[in-house]
Amino acid sequence: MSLPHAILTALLEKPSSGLELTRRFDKSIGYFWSATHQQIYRELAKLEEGGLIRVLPAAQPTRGQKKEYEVLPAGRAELVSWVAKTDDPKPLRDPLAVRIRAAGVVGVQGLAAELRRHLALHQEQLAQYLAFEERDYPAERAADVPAEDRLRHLLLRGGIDSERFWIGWITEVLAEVEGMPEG
Amino acid sequence: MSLPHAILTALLEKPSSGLELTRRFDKSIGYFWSATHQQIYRELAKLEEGGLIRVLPAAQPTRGQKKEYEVLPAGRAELVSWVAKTDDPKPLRDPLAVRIRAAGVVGVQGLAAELRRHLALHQEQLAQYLAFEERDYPAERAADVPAEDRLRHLLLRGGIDSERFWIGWITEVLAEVEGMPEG
DNA sequence: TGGAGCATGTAATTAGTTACATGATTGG
DNA sequence: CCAATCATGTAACTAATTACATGCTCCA
Repeated sequence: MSLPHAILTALLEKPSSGLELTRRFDKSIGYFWSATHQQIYRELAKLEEGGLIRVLPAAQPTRGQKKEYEVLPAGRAELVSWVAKTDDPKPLRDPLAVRIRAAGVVGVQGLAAELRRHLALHQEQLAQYLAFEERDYPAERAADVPAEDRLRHLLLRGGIDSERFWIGWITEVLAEVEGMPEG
Repeated sequence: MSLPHAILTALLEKPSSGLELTRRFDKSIGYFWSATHQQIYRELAKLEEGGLIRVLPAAQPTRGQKKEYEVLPAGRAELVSWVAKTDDPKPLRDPLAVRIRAAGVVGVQGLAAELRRHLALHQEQLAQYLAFEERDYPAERAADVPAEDRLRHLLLRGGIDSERFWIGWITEVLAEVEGMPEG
């Protein structure tokens, strides 16, 4: 149940419309949580019904018109209490690994190409994250950076490290697979 | 759509009943794909209906009795063709990261404890994977190990590296969070 | 005035989770 | 014979994905 809380967090940083949220999820929040606009609209409706957010009173628009939401005190309280909750880490669930394992049993035809494709995608993603880091967190001095920014930087670091993990691992697998007969 | 293919792979290695598959998913295949027995039974029924697997003719049992499945030629063919398919890497989706980000906005009360708990869980998991590695792949010489085993070892290495990534990252975040006021 | 793009939404489907129900086997 | 355990399964629900529908705004 992270989506509603991700939305509350984003709205606290800045009141937004559904589509604006979708765009922000494609960027910074998207390092570690993705959502489509359909999911977001559905969730906004639920949060509003639950009294955790409201439409900015400025305009009560109709369909097709922009609709900005802000967080109500109950929404903030809910987020505070959620931060302190516990939740076990979800076990890994990686389709590429299933494919590799299957290849071990029925043969590796076609697998190398897919591994190279994933490798390129992860390298691209890594380059983008590194560019974000350079742009947004240039050589910071620990003491004078606000807590919020330091945590955001650490999340980006997490994205970077995770891409490096994938690149390292896929490279190893690819080296092995390239030495195997395709037939 | 990885679950049916994970099941086909497991059944090719060894014909099994639903519960046996569940146990095997808790072990080796579970490094990278988890499934509950309910999911597995549902999927077995679908695969049987689709003509990809069949109940071992030895016994056609009733409810409560063990029921072993094996893969039919059509099932193997399906798996071969699936191995060569492409599928984009799914974007990361990590609830703990959402929680950290939320904490940046509403305060870090309670977060350090949760980070420590996750750290301990990942360390435990890493220790277990390392023990598996020592037990199952002791100092292998590349040349004389069959391809299937080498790929299985690489999957375990992936699990190990991924746990190390989590441990490293959470440790960094924890150090930062411990320096922040809880109020 | 009509098409491109912005914006909000519905509907249908699939995948995964949680809770529960039931039968069979075995050991004390 | 009965409790524990093994084993298979149903039902209800939640989350996520995919495809589609509709309305508004602006500008060529």
